[in-house]
Amino acid sequence: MRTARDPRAVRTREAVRNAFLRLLEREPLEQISIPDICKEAGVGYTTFYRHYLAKETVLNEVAAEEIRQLIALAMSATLATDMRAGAVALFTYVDDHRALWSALLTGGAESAMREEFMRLSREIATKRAQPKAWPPADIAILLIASSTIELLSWWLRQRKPLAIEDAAEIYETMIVRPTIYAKRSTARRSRSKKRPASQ
Amino acid sequence: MRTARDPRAVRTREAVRNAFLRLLEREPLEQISIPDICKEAGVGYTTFYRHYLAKETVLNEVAAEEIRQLIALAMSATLATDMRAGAVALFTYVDDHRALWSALLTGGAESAMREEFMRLSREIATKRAQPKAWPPADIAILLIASSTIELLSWWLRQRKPLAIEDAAEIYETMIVRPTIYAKRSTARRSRSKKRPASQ
Amino acid sequence: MRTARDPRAVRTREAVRNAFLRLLEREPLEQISIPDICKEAGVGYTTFYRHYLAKETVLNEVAAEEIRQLIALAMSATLATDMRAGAVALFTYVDDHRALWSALLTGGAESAMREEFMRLSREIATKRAQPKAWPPADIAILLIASSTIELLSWWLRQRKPLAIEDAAEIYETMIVRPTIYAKRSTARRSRSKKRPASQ
Amino acid sequence: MRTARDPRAVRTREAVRNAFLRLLEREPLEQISIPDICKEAGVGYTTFYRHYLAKETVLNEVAAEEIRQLIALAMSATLATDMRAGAVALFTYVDDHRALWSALLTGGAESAMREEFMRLSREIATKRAQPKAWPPADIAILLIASSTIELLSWWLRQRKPLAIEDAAEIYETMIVRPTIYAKRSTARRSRSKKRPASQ
DNA sequence: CTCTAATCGAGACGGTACGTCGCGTCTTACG
DNA sequence: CGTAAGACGCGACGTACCGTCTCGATTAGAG
Repeated sequence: MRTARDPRAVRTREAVRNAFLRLLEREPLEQISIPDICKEAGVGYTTFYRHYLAKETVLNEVAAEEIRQLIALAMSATLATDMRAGAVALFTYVDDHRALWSALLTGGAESAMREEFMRLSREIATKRAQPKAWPPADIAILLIASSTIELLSWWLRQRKPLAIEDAAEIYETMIVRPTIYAKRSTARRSRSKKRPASQ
Repeated sequence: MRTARDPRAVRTREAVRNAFLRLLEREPLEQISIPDICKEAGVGYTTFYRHYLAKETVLNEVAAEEIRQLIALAMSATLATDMRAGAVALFTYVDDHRALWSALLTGGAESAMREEFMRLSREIATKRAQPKAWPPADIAILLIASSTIELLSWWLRQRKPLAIEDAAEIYETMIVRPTIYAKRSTARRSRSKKRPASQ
Repeated sequence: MRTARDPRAVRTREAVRNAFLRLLEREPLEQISIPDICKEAGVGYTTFYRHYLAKETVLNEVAAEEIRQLIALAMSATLATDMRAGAVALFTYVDDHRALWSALLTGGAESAMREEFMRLSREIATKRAQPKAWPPADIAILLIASSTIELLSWWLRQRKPLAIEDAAEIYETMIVRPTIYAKRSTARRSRSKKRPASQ
Repeated sequence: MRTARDPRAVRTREAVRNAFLRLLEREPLEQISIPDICKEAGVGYTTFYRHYLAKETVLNEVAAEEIRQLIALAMSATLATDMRAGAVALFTYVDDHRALWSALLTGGAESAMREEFMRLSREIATKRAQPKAWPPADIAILLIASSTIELLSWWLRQRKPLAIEDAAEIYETMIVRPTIYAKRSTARRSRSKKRPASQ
């Protein structure tokens, strides 16, 4: 008898996830206690631990798939020949899941989401890293990932949100394009390996 | 007799700040408890509260001035005609305070620092906002601020850190320049259908 | 279809009782949890409750008949004309069920057993109480019962146990005889002042 | 600054002890939870643990000295030439502390008290054991100790308690004297070491 | 030999107690 | 009188067991 299929367990997990998202809209992650979640979900305190290890686990369960989707879209927006189309696809996706992403990014979980997003990005990126690229691949990814979250978070926070096309344009011109087309300036030549310049 | 001038008080505050920074190098902010700080500082538990409201207050006292400096340098790097020189100045400054900034950014306080940095940036920026700019001034600032922190944090985390000039070059080409020179693409004409006129 | 006759149910009850006794040899009653019993018995948690109300119920089921036997023997040892023969019969009986009685008295259930033993003794004794006896019948019974348990428990705990006859001798001379032959000392005349006439 | 001397701590310990005794009059030890004690004492839950390791610790703190006194009196009643005077002293002492001993013995702590009493008795007795005595010294002590508790407990439970002299008489004639004057019956001679007689 | 009803295991569930930790406030004693 | 030590109430932590319950899967024995 699988936990995942017992209708009671399914109901409980659902209730917990929803309660958690509701609370996230109101207060930051660190201030949400497990008793809070249980009260909100109408679920016993112990029951929580039967299903999740910690509140972060709930967040993961809610967000993992979403984040993966987002990363996939961000990557294709970055690597595709038609960046604009990719960017539009990205923002369209988030717009379609606006309620969830609002809770995740404008509520109290932004920094947790950022960290998870960046962790996953890095993971995926290391697989296709080209060692000698300039700028170094890892920082490029960090910057894109960080900026993506920042832009999305800003976009979702707006009372009168920008049109998808406008957001996509910002995304393309300020985040994707500069990263992709960054080239080593011709002026700099010799590289010191050990930072002799500092101090 | 002012608390600020009593030599004992001064000594205590100093001990607390140093202990706090030492702990920050080892574990993330949330895992540092006030008892931890007191033990590390060799100071009584109550004494902490005589001088600080919470551990965040200590962080602020340590970091506030540093952050303000950093923002000033980042702004002049952004607004100056010679971006490269500004960028070099910025990284030179951080390099000169490397121990402190390492504790702040590569230790467990990165997200707190990011938030404070962005809060202050936003504050300063709203004063000189030009309403109809494209891209909107606020998101430009958020992106610069966020990316600045990200790049610095990455730079400080490197085992063999990049030379200041190289870091500055990344900063200029990937962060500052794209923001400053971003222009509305002439292609954009028709507005989106679903959420027609934003702003 | 009676629960008591279904072979599965019979098997389960048996497994539970045996597991319980095995655990009793290792740890005191209070430290044995129902999950423990179920694991030891290889029986599902719910199944336990299908058959018993609580772990005490299991103990009762195991011990009730034994205790009743013991009381009967103790009574006849006390009331018979040949005390010694009665005492020998008592210890012989316990020796014949040594494994069980060891678990009950030298394991963690001694105080539960004592209480049950005394409860039953009292019950039986009230039926044949002679109100004005000296010493009062109830305390005589309590003392015999308590001492009986104590002596048995001690006897079973010995590494090299005393021979049955020796144990019986102790029983007779130190427990039974003094109780039976206790008489009000003739010297007692005047009553105490503060709590004058009891009874 | 000693915990023992801080008036707040002293007050708290006192409150806890009293609450504990009050509860003991109403329900057995195992059913008293630490939250119960704290509510009864008007003391925070955590505070309990600042002073005691467990509820048993409280019982010990209350009872240890009393039990030691009792043992001393019981021993002198047993060993003195004038047993009767010793017995009277014993019951007088308990009568003088009737409230406390009632809580300890007629409340829910009887079996805990019995165990502690017997543990301490045994400890003291092993120091002056004569190996070859008959009856064996250890069982003699166990029987006296157990019976002492039983008699006291019975005495305190009576609605109209027996006069001290009467209780003392029972104590002497039924408990002390039989133990002291128990002699090996002349009939028994040869001793088997390994209980060949069993089974 | 089949079918139907019980018993079985597994474990979800809401509670409550456990003992620990950190919080922020408050007494207290000492220098 | 200022400072250190720590008592105190509070509430979260994660774990354990309680007793009840729901749920499929055997499995026994009646037809």
